[in-house]
Formats: sequence, structure tokens, C-alpha cells
Amino acid sequence: MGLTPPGGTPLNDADRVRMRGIGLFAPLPPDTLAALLAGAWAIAPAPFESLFEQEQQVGALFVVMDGTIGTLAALGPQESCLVALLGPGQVVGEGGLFDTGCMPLAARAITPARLVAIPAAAVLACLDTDAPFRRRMLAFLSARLRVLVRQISQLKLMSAPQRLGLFLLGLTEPQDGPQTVQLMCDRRIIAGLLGMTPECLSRSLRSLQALGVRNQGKRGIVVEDREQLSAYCQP
Amino acid sequence: MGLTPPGGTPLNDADRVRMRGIGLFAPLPPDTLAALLAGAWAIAPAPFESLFEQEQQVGALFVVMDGTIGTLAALGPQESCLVALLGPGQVVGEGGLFDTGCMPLAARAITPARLVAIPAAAVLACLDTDAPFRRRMLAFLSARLRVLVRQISQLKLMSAPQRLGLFLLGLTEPQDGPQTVQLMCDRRIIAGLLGMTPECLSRSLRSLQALGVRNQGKRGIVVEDREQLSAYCQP
DNA sequence: CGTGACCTTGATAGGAGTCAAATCGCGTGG
DNA sequence: CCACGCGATTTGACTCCTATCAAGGTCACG
Repeated sequence: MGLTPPGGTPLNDADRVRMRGIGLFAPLPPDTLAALLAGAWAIAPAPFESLFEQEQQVGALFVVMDGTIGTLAALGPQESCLVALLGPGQVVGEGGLFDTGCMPLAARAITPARLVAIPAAAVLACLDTDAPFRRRMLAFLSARLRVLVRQISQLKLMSAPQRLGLFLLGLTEPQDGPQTVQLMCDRRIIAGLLGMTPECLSRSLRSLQALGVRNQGKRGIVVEDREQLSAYCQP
Repeated sequence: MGLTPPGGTPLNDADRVRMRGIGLFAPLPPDTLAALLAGAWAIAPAPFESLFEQEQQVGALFVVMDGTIGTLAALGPQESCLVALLGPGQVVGEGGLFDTGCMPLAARAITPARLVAIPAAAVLACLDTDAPFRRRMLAFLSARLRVLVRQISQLKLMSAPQRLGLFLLGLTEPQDGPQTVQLMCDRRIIAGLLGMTPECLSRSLRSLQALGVRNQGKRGIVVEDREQLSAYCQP
């Protein structure tokens, strides 16, 4: 195990299988994927544990297997804000692969988590040789851009309850009828993601009660009427 | 001219020369660049004229030659907000090259402008054949991500005067001493970019007077002390 | 010299942050 | 099993920031 960095453990077979189901790696032929994962290792950070800091050179791409990871942007030494929450199957750290080689964001485990780290060099090599993978990566970066742009416009022109409503809608299934969504972490974390304080989140949730959003237990929230909530969240 | 789309004119030699100075295209060998530009055309939109709408399939990548272009994100049919202002040498429309093929943002000319449009197919072909260009494109998308992340954190945790201060700092030269920056467009546009109303921009500018920021003429703004302003803009 | 666009200023209201206290939920130890 | 204690969440009171609406003011241009 001398080749895996401190804190890393080797991949198991289940990891390799699951990796094939992840969008970014789907176009890779099995042997190329195996080569990509040859130097990979797994880590299991505890809550609040840092995966990497902003501006740090990391040299790896991470895939979330279990748990949820948060990416944070720091402006100064004091304050930072949550930019995204990433769950199983999602990829973290692509921002540091190209360009300056430095991460544009920090990443922390929010819940107990498990991730696979793939050495950047292997990813870059794969990009050079495999055209479909390359296209996937470009599409993936484009999709990331899309998400960020959406977040910017939401911050600029929607109120706190509307942002919360959109967030909840994103957690619901497309089907109609009442459904319960489960928050994946503390409300203070969600508040940070939505650009508000925990108090404001609490009040926003209360104001959404009129639209059939009910608080159920610690982390459950019931959305009675998807349509109604959706209508409220249109600017 | 039957091959250039409606409203397009052929490129001139000056365009081809300037294109070589643009970061994204710098690594291309001359003949590859010539091939890339073979199917390109130039457009000259008037202020407020749309280059493309959000979610539209465009099939081209644009390079700003003169003037300034704004990219806008729309959330509903009613409201939209400015995400970025792009000047000469910058690239617009990369978001629609990969992924869904649809633009994640709309683009409009803010001032009279002139752009070169490069067919998407030519760009994609070039990406497949030219490895350095490919790396540049990935780095370019990463840099875009970086800018958006920065914008999100600024919106989340800085006040209006601080955001204005950062914007002004971005327009100043790194040197010390008093300097005058020139706004490239109306203040209402700047206000939209910074996520505030024109009234709020005006008041923010006034509040920055205490830090040596003075209003000079219609579009000029004097920054007396870069350090002082910079200190104020740290959270 | 009027006109209109842009910018500034003032007054007001509402949204969201801050601080403090109360409440709830849950795990711990008696 | 129950009381305790701690942290998370909620609520309340208050303040600050920013949007909104309504006038002025300035400047370029016809």
C-alpha cells in the first residue's frame, strides 16, 4: 500500500463496478477505465474533514461514493460560503485539473463520506487518448457552468423563500401528489448553500407553509403540491 | 458570400492576425488556425441587439473584436440578469458547444460591437485533432468556472459597496497611486452586473467617497488609493 | 431652448441579518 | 427508565441594507 497517499485505502471491486455507471466515465471502454483506476485510492473523511483547500494543488479528481460533500468558496481568510452539495455519483475537483492546477474551491465532507480519488495525471492521459471521454469532460464542465449560472441568477433576482422553494423542488420527484423530501444535512448547511442565515431559512420555511410545505421531523419536509410551489418560485 | 449566414460579412486580414493573439487560439499552428477560420464570418450588432437567446441552438463560437457584449441569464419569461461583460479578445458562446448544444445564457451587444463567429463544427474538429488547443479549451472552461464561483461568493457574502469596490479594483492597473478607470457602459448595466439597482449603485459609489473613490464626469471614476479600497473589500 | 435619457437624491417600506432567549430533540450518564 | 445537558432549530425584537417610488438635476442633442 506504499503507493496510496496517507489516509488512502485501495479500491474494492464494488467501486470499480459503480464507477462504470457514472456519467463522466460511461464512455470509457472497460480496459481504459481499469487503467484509469489503476492508481486510484479511496478515502473516507469524517464530517467537517477537509478534502482539499482552495488554491491548493491536489493532483487528483474525486468521485463521491457515499455521503455528501460540500464545495466552499472563500473570499478572505474569515468567511467562506457553500457553493454546492454533491452526493453519490458526483465528481469533485475537476476545477484543479486544468488551468492553474489549483482548486478554485475547497471541499469538505458534510456527512461521513467515502470517495475515490483518481490521480490527475491518469485523467489527463485518458483525455488525450480517448475522444469520447474528452467530449464527456467538456460537456461535464459545461453542465457545471450551467448550474453556477443558474445559482447566480437565483441569488440576484429571487427572494429567500423562493430560493428555498426551488431547492425543495429540486429534491422532489417529477410526479404529482404529496411527497416527503429528506434533507441530507443540517439546516445551517442548507442555509449557507442558499445564501441565507439559518434563521432566515427557518422563517422562509414557515412562509412556505401557506403553499403546502410542512416541516416533518428533524430533516423531513413534506411538499403537498408541487405545482403550487413551482408557480410561486417563478419570478 | 452565399456561405456566410444572414447578417454576416467575411473576415478581413486584420481579424485573422488579431485572432492569433487570443489566449484560446494561441497554441494553434498557423495553418490549423487558418482552417478554423475558413468558415468563420463577422457580425456587427448594434446596442441591445441579441446575438443569441438562452437555450437556443447556435452552432457557433464568438470572439469579441470590438465593443462589449453582455451575457444574460433568464429564470422566467419576465426577468433576466446580467452575468458577465465581455470585451475585445474575449470569447462568448462556449457554453453551447458541448453538452446539450444549447446556450446556457443569452448574449446581447451592450455597445456597438464587432464579433467573429466560428462554426461549432470547425471548433469541435479542431479539438479532436489538436491536443494543445484541447488543453487550452479545458483550461478556459475552468477559468470560466472560477469567475462564476467568485461571483457567487461575492453575492452571498459582500455588501453592495464592497461588490462595487471589487468591480472597480478589477478595472484598475496593479500599480499604486491615483488612477482613473473608465466604465465601458451605462451605470444601469453595471448595476445589473453587480446585482443591485442603479439607485443602489449610485449610493454605493457615494459611500466609497470616504475611501478615495471619486466620480469624474459621466463614465470616469477616480480611484485614489488602491490599497485602501482593497482593504475595505475584504470580508 | 426644449426634450429626453441618464444619473442622483430623498422618503419610505420590506427583506434579511444580528443578537438574545426559548424550545425542541437526542444522546449520555445516573 | 428518567433527568440532564448540549446542540440544533425556532421565535422575537431590533437594525441595517437594499428595493421601490417619486422628484429633481445634468448633459447631449435636436
